[in-house]
Amino acid sequence: MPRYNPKEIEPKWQERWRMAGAFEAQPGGDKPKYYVLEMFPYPSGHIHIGHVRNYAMGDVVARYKKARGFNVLHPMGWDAFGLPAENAAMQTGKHPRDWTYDNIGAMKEQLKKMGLSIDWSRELATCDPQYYRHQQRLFLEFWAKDLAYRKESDVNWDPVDQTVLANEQVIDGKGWRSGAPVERRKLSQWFFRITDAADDLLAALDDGRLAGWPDNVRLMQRNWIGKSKGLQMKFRFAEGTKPPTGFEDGIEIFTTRPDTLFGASFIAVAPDHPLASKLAETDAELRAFIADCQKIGTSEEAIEKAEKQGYQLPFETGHPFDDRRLPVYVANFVLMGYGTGAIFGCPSGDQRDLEFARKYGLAVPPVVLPTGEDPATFVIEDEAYVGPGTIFNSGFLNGLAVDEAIQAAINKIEEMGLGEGKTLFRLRDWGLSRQRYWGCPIPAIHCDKCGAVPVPAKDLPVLLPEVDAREFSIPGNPLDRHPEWKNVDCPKCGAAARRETDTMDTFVDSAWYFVRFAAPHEEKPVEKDKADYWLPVDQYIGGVEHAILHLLYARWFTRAMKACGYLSVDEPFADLFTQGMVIHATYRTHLGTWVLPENVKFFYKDQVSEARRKWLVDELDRLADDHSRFKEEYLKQTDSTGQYYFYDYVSDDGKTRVSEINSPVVEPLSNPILIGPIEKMSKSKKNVVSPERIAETYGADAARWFMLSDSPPERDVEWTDAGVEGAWRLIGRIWDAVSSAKGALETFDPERPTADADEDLRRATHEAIAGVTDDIENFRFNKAIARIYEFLNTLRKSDGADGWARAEALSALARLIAPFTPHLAEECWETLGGNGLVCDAPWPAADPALLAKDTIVLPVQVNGKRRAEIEVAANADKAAVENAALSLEAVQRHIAGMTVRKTVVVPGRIVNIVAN
RNA sequence: GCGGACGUGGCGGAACCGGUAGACGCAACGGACUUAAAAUCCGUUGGGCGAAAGCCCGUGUGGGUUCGAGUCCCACCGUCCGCACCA
Repeated sequence: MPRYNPKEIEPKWQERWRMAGAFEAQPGGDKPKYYVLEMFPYPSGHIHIGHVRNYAMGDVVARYKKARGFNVLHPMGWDAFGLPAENAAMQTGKHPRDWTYDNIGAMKEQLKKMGLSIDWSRELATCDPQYYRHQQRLFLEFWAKDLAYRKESDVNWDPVDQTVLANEQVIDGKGWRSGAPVERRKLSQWFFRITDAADDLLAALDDGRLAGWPDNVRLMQRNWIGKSKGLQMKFRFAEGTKPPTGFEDGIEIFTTRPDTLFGASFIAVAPDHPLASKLAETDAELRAFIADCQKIGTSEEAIEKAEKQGYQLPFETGHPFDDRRLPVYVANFVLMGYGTGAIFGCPSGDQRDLEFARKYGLAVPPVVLPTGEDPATFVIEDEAYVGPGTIFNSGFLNGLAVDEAIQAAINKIEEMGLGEGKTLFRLRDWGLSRQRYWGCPIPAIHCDKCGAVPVPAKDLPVLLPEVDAREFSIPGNPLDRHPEWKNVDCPKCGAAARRETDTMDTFVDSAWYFVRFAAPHEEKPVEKDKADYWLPVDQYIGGVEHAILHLLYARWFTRAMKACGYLSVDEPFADLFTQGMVIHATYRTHLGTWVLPENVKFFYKDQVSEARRKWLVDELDRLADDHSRFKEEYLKQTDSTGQYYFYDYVSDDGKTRVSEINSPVVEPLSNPILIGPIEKMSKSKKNVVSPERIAETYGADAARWFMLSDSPPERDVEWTDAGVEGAWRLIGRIWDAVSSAKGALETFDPERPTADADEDLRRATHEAIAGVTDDIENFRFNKAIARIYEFLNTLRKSDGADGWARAEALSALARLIAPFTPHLAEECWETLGGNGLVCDAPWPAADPALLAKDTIVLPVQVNGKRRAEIEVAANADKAAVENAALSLEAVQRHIAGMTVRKTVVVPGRIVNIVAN
């Protein structure tokens, strides 16, 4: 019997699928549609094991749904614009386009080797003008509908690289690449008006439209959108106070707690509030204070540690409800970016206000009385009270509950004409301008007379100009210093004008690619009929790291495209699954350099030769001179079984020889290493395994199987060599079982069981079908795999079973493994003599009659402890079960000398006898 | 600080609506095959006592509800994730 050889078998079936066009999707027909999508990859050059896990999950769903009779769409593309290509150009002198397309070519080859059921005829790359021309058209339509607009906004400007940085690219106030201190600049930027949709984006999270999304993602989006209802109002200046010119009207604040207005003891504005800026012009001390505030980083610890600080301004405001006068501060904890950049401070009801009040000796009048507290004795000490209660010390609000008082206060302020109830969102409009070359050009022309003018539709696409690869080593945007491209005539008045040189944020590219997949070759962004047929995506799968931005942008884009008449849905992804990462132990030397896992050798404590042991000890002693901690940690480490002791590695240069266990050591070959924490695989820590190497050794099926076994899909999975080997063993066992039953399906008639068909094996078969089906439906791939193992174990032990029952089992087995190990499944199907391709075969159906059992085994408890088992008829009545249980010898022994008080019989579950 | 998730053998993890805790895999150990090794196959494997039957203990800690708790409730400890001076 030949050994299973994935190196020959896998490419063979990949080619057959391609020839058959097995996965090319056509809209229409009688079958219900099913759109499966995994988040498309960035073409970095290599697929990594995380991709394997992501796409293996999608492929299980796609193949399963196809077998269940759905018309499945399962496409793939490339998120191909972005900064890494420009960085590569800088380092290697290769043009970003060449670099990107080379990577796409390489990764496509690797992906194809995984045997995914992908419709490659729909492949797209976002850097392809055939893709981004439609994106430009969408932009123009959004602009015409005022969904896109231009405004001045503050940006992080890197003065060395001459570019705008995203917040994540600013580290400790410095540019991530140049290290130069980042400046704040006002720049005209393009925005998508996503805040207009904030309410609907929020509402859909809870009204059932996103019922198929994980709770944590919905929660993250809810927090990100951050809706708060409150009151926006003015505090008038107190009599005798002289506010600066232009601010006579008062200070506008926002609050969610207008019920606590009587607890106000100060007003505070942000350091970059216009009022503060105005006063700073003539107040050097204030200038210094503001500069100080801006120095404090925005990092977590900085905020945590930063003390509340304020600078008192030389005037006071009044209070809307009484004749109090409130001091006004510039305070470091007030943010300009939220609300109006000004607050009223209520120390009894807000922890920050309380800390501030304590520091500056301000009053802390309590205004909310917790239920059950005595108003005469209730005081605020170190903690503000933010809970529910009754309002007191508050004039006309006294006696109201918090909710009622909020409304009453808003009504009163509106009556007085000082403000109005208002809803605020944390969400900001989406700034999409990037000062980069390798992105989708924004189709706008700037004219001195006409302002920003849309590029006429007939002139689309605005193609990226050819630039020399050397351009990327020069700071700034190559588009900005490309006169032939940049200088054009105004399409409106014909005067000399300039192209917009910013390109779009790459999140724009990924905000609608799933729509384009529905009609990837149309002359417009999407054909509505096709979009309506395929959308929404029925199952979207990807990393939780995209829980907020990508998913939010895609949700908004879908609404915007609907507004432009391209689609009918407003939510793009009906079901979302966020899968966990692949993690791996890290390894490092005494110098702290990281080492590839494949270069690490493990030595058993008691197997290592004397010579090697001696060498290692000497080496450690030598290292201990400078790295005493290293030696200490090294000697402490063992693996989880406590067996391994010595570790070393072969250097990356390949020059050092691989040492073998017990080989005599002639000279030092390698270095001792430390095993570090198990972390997300990353290039920088070198804790990566190459899917290509795995596929070389074990084949794609083994890699796919292992990635889905053991850990639940939403959780992180640790890559281990032993794990793939286990998967490899399974493949061998299945192949054994199948190849010894060659042609078993040729004479097999599933409709006519033979008279002697083995009941036990049949039951195992149908239980496996029912279980695996249920598990795949519920994204429990690890359990589905466990059931297949169980089934296979039964099958392998069923020597006595007749040919018919075995054929039924094998027929089911080949189809049950098909979503997980598709190549092996095809090979088995063919060997067994199945009809056509297994990827076209229908999913096996479980026969409910076989799942029902005549007799069942029930556990019998005495006082809650299991003492015996009893076999009874499945339909036995309670009294019969009770009597049978009571007559058991083991039960009698345990209730000897006691009185039976009660007997609990849960049909099909358990018997419990209570006695004392 | 706020919000959320989680805590089960040596390890990854099963255990449906409260009903036999540890499915399945890995590792380990014993055995078969082999000149030998690898591969493969068979068996054992939560801890303790015991020759065995069996008994006791056991799901982070302490309490509670229940005939019965890994599962529900309360308090605490710990880990992870998201947001973070959002008024």
